[in-house]
Amino acid sequence: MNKKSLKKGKLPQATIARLPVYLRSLVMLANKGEQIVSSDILAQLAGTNAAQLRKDLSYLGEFGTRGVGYEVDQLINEMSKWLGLLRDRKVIIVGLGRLGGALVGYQGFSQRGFKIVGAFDRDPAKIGMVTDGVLVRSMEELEDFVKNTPGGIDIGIIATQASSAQSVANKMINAGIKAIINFAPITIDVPADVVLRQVDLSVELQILSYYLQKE
Amino acid sequence: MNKKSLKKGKLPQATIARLPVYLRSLVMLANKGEQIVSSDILAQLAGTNAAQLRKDLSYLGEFGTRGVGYEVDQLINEMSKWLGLLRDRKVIIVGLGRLGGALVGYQGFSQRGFKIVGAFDRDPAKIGMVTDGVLVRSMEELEDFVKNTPGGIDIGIIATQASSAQSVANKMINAGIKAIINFAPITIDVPADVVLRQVDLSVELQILSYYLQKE
DNA sequence: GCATGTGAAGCGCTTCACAGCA
DNA sequence: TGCTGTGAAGCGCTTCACATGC
Repeated sequence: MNKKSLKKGKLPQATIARLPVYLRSLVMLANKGEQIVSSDILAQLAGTNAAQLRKDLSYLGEFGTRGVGYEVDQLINEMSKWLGLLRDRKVIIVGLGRLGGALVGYQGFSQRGFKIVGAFDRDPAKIGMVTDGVLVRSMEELEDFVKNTPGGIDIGIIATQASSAQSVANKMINAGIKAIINFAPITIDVPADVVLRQVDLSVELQILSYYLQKE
Repeated sequence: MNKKSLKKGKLPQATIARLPVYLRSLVMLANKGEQIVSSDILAQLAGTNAAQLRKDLSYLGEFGTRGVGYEVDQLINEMSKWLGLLRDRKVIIVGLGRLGGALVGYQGFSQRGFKIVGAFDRDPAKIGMVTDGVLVRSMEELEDFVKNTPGGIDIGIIATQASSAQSVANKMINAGIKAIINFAPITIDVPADVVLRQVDLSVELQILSYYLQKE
């Protein structure tokens, strides 16, 4: 058996980013009643190639049957384990503009176990309102809310303007949050023990724009 | 002078993905009135390191002054040129759920020259409505709309459910659109001459989840 | 002196090609 | 025979370290 799987060592970053895509494809197969899948088929569903998929899976362990393929349920289970998805994750969001508002109600989050348990905004007009079952609180309440939530808050979503993003991140970090996703169009700094993902929607369009003019 | 810049050859993919982030930082500096910036400062603002930045810039040409730094305005100009941002881009969006609705009004798009000129949905209750100055049309109108828009449509945004995403993409491609960004949580296929970017918000949270359990 | 520009080295990821096994 | 699992080769990107030039 594979040494790396025994040691539960770190996976390559590129592999980590693909696991959720594999998982998404596997859940789709399971919903269709498929029980077995080959690396060829799964790779196609996930938008990659069979060699890549098999190499990725080899970091997790040995789950396939040669000449046959992989059990869909088993792969779902293993990947969920590796991704830490066997339990729900508690999430808060700051900034209830239109993007933030859409994210609070986004079905894709709750379906996959990401529960938005708190929402915060600095606009007094929004504070006290309830959207999608979540009460909007003031920024001053953030730290206490995080500290008083049993088990803590796993992930903080920043959906504010660029000018507020860094100070919001600082508040989250002070409150003890260790994972942040930032939708504001600015680069924010976090300490080494905090994981950060930046998602700038305009950046995605600009990348497309580059490729458009190359033709 | 650099041969690659003369030939306007292709840039490394990783560099392309960073250019919009540099540009964002440079525009911020320009707004603050800064005229000169060093690779050290700009790299920090963009969340990378000076060597990386200088290497990236070297693919575009030679713009710096040794011992001094780079002219902010000149870099903005060069990067805009390389990213094809010297003219506005016409964009359509399909799917006016909460995420789609938020994207139609997203200031970050229009500010950066991405103009949403058409919106489409299959829900009769939404067709005919106007959001953010954009009329919502039926799916049947999509192809004619794209073909009758002078200069064509540059980019199509898919913000539908996963189950509709591939057929929406096919409609866009048939209408002649060459760049697509897909927010639906499913992998879609496009021909080789169409550029595609997949943005799955749940995938981002799942990646964070992986890192959370590693501590 | 100081910051840029860049070959060269280093590193991580992807792809290949085939051994291993049902 | 057919598909997995994996060393090894190949490739692209990052980092280094220093020559270059204001």
